Amino acid sequence: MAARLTRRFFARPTLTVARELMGCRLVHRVEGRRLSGAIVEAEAYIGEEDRACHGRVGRTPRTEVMFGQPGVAYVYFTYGMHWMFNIVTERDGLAAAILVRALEPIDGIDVMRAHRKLGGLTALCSGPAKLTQALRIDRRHNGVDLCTRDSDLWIEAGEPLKPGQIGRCPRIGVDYAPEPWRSKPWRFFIRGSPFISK
DNA sequence: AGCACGATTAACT
DNA sequence: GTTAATCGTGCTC
Repeated sequence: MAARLTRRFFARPTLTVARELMGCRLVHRVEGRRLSGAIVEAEAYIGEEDRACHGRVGRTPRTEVMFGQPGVAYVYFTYGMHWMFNIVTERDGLAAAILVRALEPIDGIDVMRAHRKLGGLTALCSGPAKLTQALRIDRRHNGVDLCTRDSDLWIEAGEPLKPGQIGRCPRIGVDYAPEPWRSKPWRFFIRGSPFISK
């Protein structure tokens, strides 16, 4: 089994971490079962000046985790029904994180299908709220350390990718943010993957 | 205390 | 293409 990515990995510039996360695996151990997928799409949110980032409002009960140490899960609730999974990056005190937007399902596909109830394999984890539903990630995971040995939630290295396999474009669903933040090319994805969000 | 809205999804026409 | 679902958060009164 591959080793967990370390805090040192996440304590770097967010765009670097986001790019290198492509192909890495998000793993959640649930009742002894290993639920996992390869990260095929993710977005960077960087600092209080990024008007699309939750950290723009400063330290609040909700954003506190984002301001904390890297390698910790920031899980938040939105649209009255959806949970979003993020990984905190950069140094303690700087509000930055990476939203994991889509996975290529690998382990525990039968269990993930039971959690989702809808759609086929490509629809299983092809969106930020779909993958949290499939992997059963929710409010309990906000603030969980992904880098300790005993955590049930972590990130592993995956198959190495060539630079040409990684695409880059503006972030999804941030039309509320003013320029230049709305158009920052901070979304990364694996080119040609059928598992990215629609 | 009340309000507008959201880093979305699925089900519509 | 449009829209309902559904509630925590941050802001205004």
